[in-house]
Amino acid sequence: MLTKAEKTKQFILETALPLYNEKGISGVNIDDILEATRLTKGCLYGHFENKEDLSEQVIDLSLRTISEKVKAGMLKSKTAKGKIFAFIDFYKNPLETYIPGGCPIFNAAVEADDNHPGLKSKVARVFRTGQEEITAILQEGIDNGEFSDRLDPMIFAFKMVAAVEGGMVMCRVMDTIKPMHGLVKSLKAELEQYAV
Amino acid sequence: MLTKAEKTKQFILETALPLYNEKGISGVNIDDILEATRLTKGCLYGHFENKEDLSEQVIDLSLRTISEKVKAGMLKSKTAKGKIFAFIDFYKNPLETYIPGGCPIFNAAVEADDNHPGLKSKVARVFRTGQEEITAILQEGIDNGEFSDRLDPMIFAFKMVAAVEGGMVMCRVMDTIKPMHGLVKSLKAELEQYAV
DNA sequence: ATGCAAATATACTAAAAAGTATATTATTGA
DNA sequence: TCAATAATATACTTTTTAGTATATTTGCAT
Repeated sequence: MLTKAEKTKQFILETALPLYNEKGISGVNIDDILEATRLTKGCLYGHFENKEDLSEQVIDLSLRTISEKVKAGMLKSKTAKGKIFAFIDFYKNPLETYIPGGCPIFNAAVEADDNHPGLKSKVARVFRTGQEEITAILQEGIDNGEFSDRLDPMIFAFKMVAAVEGGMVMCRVMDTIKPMHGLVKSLKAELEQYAV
Repeated sequence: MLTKAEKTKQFILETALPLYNEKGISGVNIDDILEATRLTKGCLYGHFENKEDLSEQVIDLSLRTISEKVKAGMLKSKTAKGKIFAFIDFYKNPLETYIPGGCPIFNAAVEADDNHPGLKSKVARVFRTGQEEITAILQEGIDNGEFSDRLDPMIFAFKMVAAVEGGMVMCRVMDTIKPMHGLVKSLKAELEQYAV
């Protein structure tokens, strides 16, 4: 069973999660979190050393949460094609994201880039792992005869992720999901070209 | 001729430009700018009402600057294909961007999304205009026989921009330009499929 | 049940950041 | 070239935000 303190800490992290995703690391302040949680400073600082500590743990949680969610969606399918399509579909609605505020990996990537070296390497690892996993799925698809070996797994994996992530940001800022539908269709069609 | 004050203001904007692109709007503070310009508060506040005013003008400048630069590169080519390739090539090296810190449009998009409605609509306009222009170039290409009419200009325009923008962020965070090379190759090959 | 330690709240201090009043220096047009 | 005025610098105040010391409450093992 979870102790009171553990529950509270978890509650703080989960409440802060969307705030961080929407406002960014340097955009949220402690008072935002206190207001959202209805807790007090004494309590917050009882669970976290300082703001940096809190930020790090929140981002860690958000990277883990979104990664697991995407992966879970993909694992429902048995075929390589099904798994890839599940990935693409995960990004179908940019305006209502699993964690409000867009893709936390991407948001973290943009902000970490020049300012938070520690976070940057974490985000890099998430992207690299993701690329490896998707590449592996595509390669399996080639190996088991789902796809032609004219498909370059690494290149398609990168193109697909880059496109949906970029597309998500563009759609969010333009306040429309329509271009994303075209993109999803196009990426699926592109992969279908290699179906044997 | 530019008056002293106009020159100083321009100097402030241009000096602040990369700072904003690297640290983000809520990441830069006035002192950063004072240090970079070697000017003082009295001077800065003589040219800008407050931080928000400064931020807005800096972002305006960065959106204008990058848009013009991309467009200029495209206009060097006569053919539709040449123009599109020029666009793609503009993003070839994600680690050394025209304005240090990545693509300012995209950076602004991510940060503006949930926090700065005014900026958000500006960025949206830039994206929309860009999409329209690229779509128009592709349509011309179809009309003048460069491309097959199986090419969907709007969808390809979105896919291309989304991919290079997303790819740029991913490459920057992973500290490698290699995946971008594959992406550039793939996007060009995709367009070539429609060449007649 | 109860006393003690853990958890949380209150009320403060410290630091950082924005912004301003006023003095000084530089530019420019007569 | 020299006032007038614009531009810039200095030294301050205000506001915002992070962080802490201490008091109070609560959960829980005995």
